[in-house]
Amino acid sequence: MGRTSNAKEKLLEAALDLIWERSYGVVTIDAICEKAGVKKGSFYYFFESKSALAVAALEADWNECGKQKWDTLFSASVAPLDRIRDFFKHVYDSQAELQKEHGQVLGCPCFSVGSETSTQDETIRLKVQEILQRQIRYFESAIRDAQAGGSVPPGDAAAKAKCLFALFEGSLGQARIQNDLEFLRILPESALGMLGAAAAHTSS
Amino acid sequence: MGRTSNAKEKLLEAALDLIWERSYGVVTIDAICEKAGVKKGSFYYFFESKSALAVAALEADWNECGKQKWDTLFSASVAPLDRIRDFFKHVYDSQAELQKEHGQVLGCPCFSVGSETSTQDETIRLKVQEILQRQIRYFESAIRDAQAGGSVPPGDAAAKAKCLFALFEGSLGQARIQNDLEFLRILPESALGMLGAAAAHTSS
DNA sequence: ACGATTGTTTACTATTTAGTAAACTACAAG
DNA sequence: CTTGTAGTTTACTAAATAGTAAACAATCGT
Repeated sequence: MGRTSNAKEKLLEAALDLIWERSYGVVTIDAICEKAGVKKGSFYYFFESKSALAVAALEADWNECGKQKWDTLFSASVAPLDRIRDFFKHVYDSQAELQKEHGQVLGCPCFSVGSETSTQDETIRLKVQEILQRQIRYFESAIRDAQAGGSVPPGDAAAKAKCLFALFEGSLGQARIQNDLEFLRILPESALGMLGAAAAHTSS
Repeated sequence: MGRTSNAKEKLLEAALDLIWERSYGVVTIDAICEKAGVKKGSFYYFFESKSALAVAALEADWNECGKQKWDTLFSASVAPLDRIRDFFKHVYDSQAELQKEHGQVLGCPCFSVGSETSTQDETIRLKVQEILQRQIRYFESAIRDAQAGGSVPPGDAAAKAKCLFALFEGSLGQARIQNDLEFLRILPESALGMLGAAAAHTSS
């Protein structure tokens, strides 16, 4: 009942785009409103602050894009090491796309925002932590499956997953700073090498 | 000739401290001046912008702290794999110190600032790129020495160094976001594991 | 079609911030 | 001890920004 609107969704998308391309700190509420084509009064009707918007934007992005992607790429119907390889290939491809569009490798918005705001904004920090933790679990599960199948040596899968994730996010960060996809191109083989993967040539 | 001053140095130090603890975007020139105990007029006497100060601060930090540390830890008089292990242990220790002081793991200022500003400020991006490149060379050289001594399998040392560096910076980023040293604690062994290091037990 | 409700717009205030100009001060060298 | 130079301080402007209040507009359910 009452008036209908997609302003909230437009704000969520505009915010994520701007923050991803620039940074959390440098993006103003006015800029988000302008990009979304929404007046500031409406912004404050839906969100109480930039921080609250960012939290909502990160969560919305996971729910509407991220989750499906990870579910597909880490499908149990794919061999465990192929999941990891395919995932990193996908990362390379999407970052290449972004570089074409924006003239810049953009990296991972979640990690970037998290690193930028973690000492300043606890609600963002917690949301980022939550989303990153979800992602690490996909790695962990694939590693465990690989261990069960003998393609990765045994040992603490949770630790290996954290490690792999650090390699992943570190590579994305480097790629952003250097604006160079090279760090991501070598990621599939580096990742499998890091896991001590046996016979790392299923599909190629 | 003329009046003497250490205001410039005080500004450089205050800037790095604030940016490290918070972020580049959120730190204002006024805040830097206040922390340094220097008036804004003096700031603009020495620097033309926050960006210029940040570039100078990163370079000064490398010249006055960073370089000596890396030179010592990567001394050729230490076995190559021990250099890497000792370096990561040192990283853990210093981040633990920072956490005690600030209540927060702070990670690497250079990488954080780089990731935050790379799409916005080319001069900072280039300076960060330069400093990170210097650091990667220490890894590369240690890896090459390890390969020559047979403690790391042969293969593109530059690529391995990049990879190791991504693992390193990714771990620091995670540690900052989660405010958890665990990511750094496992780094020495993870790093050697990643390199496929043989007999990874020289000192412990 | 009407009224409660949901969302929009405008116009505003108060604050923070970058940046400047010019008077002022300390000091080193001659 | 005096003079030029290097550095400092103050007080200011202009712009950007967050946040608010209240009038206004659309539309859903009845």
